[in-house]
Amino acid sequence: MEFRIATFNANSIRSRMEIILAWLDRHRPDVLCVQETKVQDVEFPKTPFLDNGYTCAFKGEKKYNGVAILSRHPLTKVFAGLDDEPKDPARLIRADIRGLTVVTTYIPQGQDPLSDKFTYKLQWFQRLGRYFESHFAPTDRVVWMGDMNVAMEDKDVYDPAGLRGHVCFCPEVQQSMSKLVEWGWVDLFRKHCPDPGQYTFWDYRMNALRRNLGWRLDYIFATRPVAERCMACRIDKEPRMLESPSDHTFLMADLDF
DNA sequence: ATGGTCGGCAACCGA
Repeated sequence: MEFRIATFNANSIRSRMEIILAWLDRHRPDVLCVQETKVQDVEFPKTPFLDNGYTCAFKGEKKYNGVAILSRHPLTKVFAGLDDEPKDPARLIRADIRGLTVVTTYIPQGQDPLSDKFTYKLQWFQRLGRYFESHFAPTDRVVWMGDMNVAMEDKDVYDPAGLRGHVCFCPEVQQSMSKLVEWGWVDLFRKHCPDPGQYTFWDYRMNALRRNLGWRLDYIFATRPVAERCMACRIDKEPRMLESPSDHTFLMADLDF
């Protein structure tokens, strides 16, 4: 039985409602994870999702961050935030859905390599590693998806030489991410699509989408038992992006359960 | 060449 999962950095869920609802209607995923919802829980726009058959789990704050899981199936064991302090609850949420554990993260961007925010980003990777170790085993059925704010390889950015040293494309961050991946994650998009130049993010500021100056910052990872059951993974450029701009695309995977 | 544009939300910050 097909089980479709997807992820999307919305950069404000309220300003992307039309795009998200149209996309849900077109692809009918079982699960859609959303990052950068930028909305407090009391203001989360759950009614349109419920009306379209999607139950929601979300954890947000005013102005910044915020994550959500939309699902056509009941959600159980919903937990937000890392376990240790500072909890930073609005960057991680997880839930169990039909025997699958779904985790979504919005990893800190890091701003500048010399900033405190960059230190915080590196610490966040370590804390996330401890989170995985304490809650899951690589033999469990788990998926981890979201905006990781890392491009892992040269082929994941439009200009590797020019971008080297950027907070999303530097050795410290790539090594931190590699350590997490080594725990037992399979990058589903790379498993199915090895070609270079396939991106999920384009900077607003450079007409980057039109010029395809992109980055692959969004990922769907799965533990091996799930990855073995992944039939396809693809980036989906919602056509409405071109009329109502957004800077990330949807990324989706089809599992066979 | 050394910029630019979004979103939140009311002056800038974050990306």
